[in-house]
Amino acid sequence: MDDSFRIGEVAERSDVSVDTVRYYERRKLLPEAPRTAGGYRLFGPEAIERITFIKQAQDLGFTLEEISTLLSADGTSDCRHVHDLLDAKLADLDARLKAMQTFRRKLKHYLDECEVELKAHPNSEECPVIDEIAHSSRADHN
Amino acid sequence: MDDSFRIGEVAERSDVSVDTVRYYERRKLLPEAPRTAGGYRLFGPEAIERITFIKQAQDLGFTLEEISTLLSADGTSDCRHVHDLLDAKLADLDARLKAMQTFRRKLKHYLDECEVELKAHPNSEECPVIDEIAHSSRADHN
DNA sequence: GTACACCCTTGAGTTAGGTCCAGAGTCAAG
DNA sequence: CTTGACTCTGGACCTAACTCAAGGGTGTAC
Repeated sequence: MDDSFRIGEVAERSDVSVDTVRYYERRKLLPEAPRTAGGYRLFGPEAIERITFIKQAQDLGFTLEEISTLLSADGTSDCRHVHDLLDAKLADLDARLKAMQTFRRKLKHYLDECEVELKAHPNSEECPVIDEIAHSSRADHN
Repeated sequence: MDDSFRIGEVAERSDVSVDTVRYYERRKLLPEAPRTAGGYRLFGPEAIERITFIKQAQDLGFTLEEISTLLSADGTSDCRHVHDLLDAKLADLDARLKAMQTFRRKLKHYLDECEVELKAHPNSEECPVIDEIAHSSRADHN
């Protein structure tokens, strides 16, 4: 209920290590946390949400560098700048989504091949898919 | 028309460096290429397609390690094994796709906020979005 | 008042995925 | 038969994003 946490708790709640939290602070992904008399960092709950956001973005292939510009907009936080960044990120994301769907279809195709083969020769050692992957990128005309 | 290429050409055609090609060979992502009398590697066209496949998978967040098991299945290339690997990768991909779509919505929401603000105060310096991202993860109930 | 978990800083180490370099050989063209 | 572009190997180096270690302070619990 205190609404403020020490680094260990923040780390645990956002599922990263304390080292990572300090690292993010150094990288300016988090604002510098205020300190107790004894020198301990104190974080509010928004720190946890911010770390969660960072981790999400990171899982999707954004670098900390990119996330940093997105989050801080480096003092230049005028709306136009942020808008343009977001716009670029969205286009980026859409391209990735498309690539991903294409790749998904490719993998699915291989999976299906595999199942056919397993039905036909349940104990076969050699898998046709391996070869096909080696010659890949024509999963559709053949 | 010769249907066989030296490393430089393979590299160029698959848009990676020659160092990367050699690195992939060392990592067993490519089979060991046969050599000319003079010791030069010779690759067939399938090498190029294989590298392309690797790069695609990599862009989607797979590690070389994962790609390696997928491609080689380490001698254990029985169909069941390959099938299970593919199955896992597909589930993984689907999870990523979902996360990505969610995140996309989040970014889109911020973008919209930004546009509203720009319409309202075209020359405003402060952007509401920055703060909102800091407090993120409730982009929908507020 | 001391044990023990937790925190501090500085700085070095680690992993993945390359990239670069030196020193030397290959080979097609002129 | 020399030049220039390309290739070889082995090993060092690089960046991103942590992760660990040493040496020392903090704070609460018994």
